[in-house]
Amino acid sequence: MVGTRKFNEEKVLDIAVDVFSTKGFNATTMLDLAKETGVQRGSLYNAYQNKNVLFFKAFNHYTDKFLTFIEGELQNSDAKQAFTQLFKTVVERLCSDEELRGCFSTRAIMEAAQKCPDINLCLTHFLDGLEFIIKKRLEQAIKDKQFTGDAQSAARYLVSLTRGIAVIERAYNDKARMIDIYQTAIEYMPFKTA
Amino acid sequence: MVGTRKFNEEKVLDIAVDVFSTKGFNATTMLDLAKETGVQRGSLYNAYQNKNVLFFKAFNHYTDKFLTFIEGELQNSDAKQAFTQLFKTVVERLCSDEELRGCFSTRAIMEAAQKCPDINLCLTHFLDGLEFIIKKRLEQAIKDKQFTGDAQSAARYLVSLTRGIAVIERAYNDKARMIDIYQTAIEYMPFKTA
DNA sequence: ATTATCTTTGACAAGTATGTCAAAGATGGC
DNA sequence: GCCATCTTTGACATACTTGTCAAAGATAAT
Repeated sequence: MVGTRKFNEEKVLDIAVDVFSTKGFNATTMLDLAKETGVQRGSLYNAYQNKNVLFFKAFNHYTDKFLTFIEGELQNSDAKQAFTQLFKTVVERLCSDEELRGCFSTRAIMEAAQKCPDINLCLTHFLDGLEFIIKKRLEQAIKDKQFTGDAQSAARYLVSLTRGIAVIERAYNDKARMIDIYQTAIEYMPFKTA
Repeated sequence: MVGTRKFNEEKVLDIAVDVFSTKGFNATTMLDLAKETGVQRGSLYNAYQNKNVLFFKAFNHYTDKFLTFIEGELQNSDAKQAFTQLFKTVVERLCSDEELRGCFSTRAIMEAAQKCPDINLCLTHFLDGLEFIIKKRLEQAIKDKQFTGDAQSAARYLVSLTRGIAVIERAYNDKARMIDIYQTAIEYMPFKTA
């Protein structure tokens, strides 16, 4: 490379996630992103072609980290406890955010998906990844005689549950309600405690 | 009244719901609404003060009708069948829409809620209404020995489930997946068939 | 029929967003 | 050190959106 990029892309994408999270996809302008990242608007247009592409990169950057995090939360050897732990920390994360930005991917799905097939694709790609991680853990649980039923269906169901809780967070911003919901859901599920 | 309004408010609100549903809250401009309704932009500003208020009225108009519809779907005397029927028709409704607009209230929650306390209030009001209807039906089911557990928690859980399915619809637009999710969820629930 | 009162209409000003571009600025490779 | 090549910068033109307002239009009430 000859004319090398000055700004730190990693940092810019992190900040972009922040801005998109705070304002939402549509309400975020290139000017907002330029202001917050400190990178001139022209440079952003040069590096990425437009808001869609920038969002696309920022989103992938974010979800890669998130999926790794999720996988870690499911380590507990008791399946029921593992999933309880998962929801517990996810709710904790959502509610500990002082700026009340909500679940980035869910907001993105609801707002940006229609606009651009590429964006929709990376959104579903993320959900597929989430489903895969959950399914793997459920298959382990079945092997361990800690769960009965279809891992695939249960995984899809759990992914949907996470999305539902994300919506409830937006509407009510009520941690107790969110906890009640996932506890109820897990109670209903055919887990078997050792 | 002396200088009477020319346009049919009922019609305008119906069309407004359509436009907001199609484009999303942020992406919808007053000009869009003027074009689609045939009412001049100035008249809309005169009748409602701004987009927020117009949205507010359109949303209430929509949800009033929707809640009535939901109540009807829960009439089946077998509780499990009643809720299956509910989800079945809701999914049917979502997927039969050729313009793929998705669940109006969920999209609205994710997009518009933060912007205006009034809007957030009418959104939660709608979810509260939904919860109430579901809870009533569950209490009946408990009386009928068709369900065990806490009606309140189960109702909140089911409301969340509807939101989750709405998100899945946006992401995948896959009816079979949505059906699988609600069937799995209902299978897990402590219903007792007669 | 007149009036008082609200609605409609079209135009206006101010602000915001987008995308592009030419000139200036860096820097890796030679 | 020089060049080729990409990046940065600030400006520009275009387009869109908002909210407001004065003038014109319509009509219920008297």
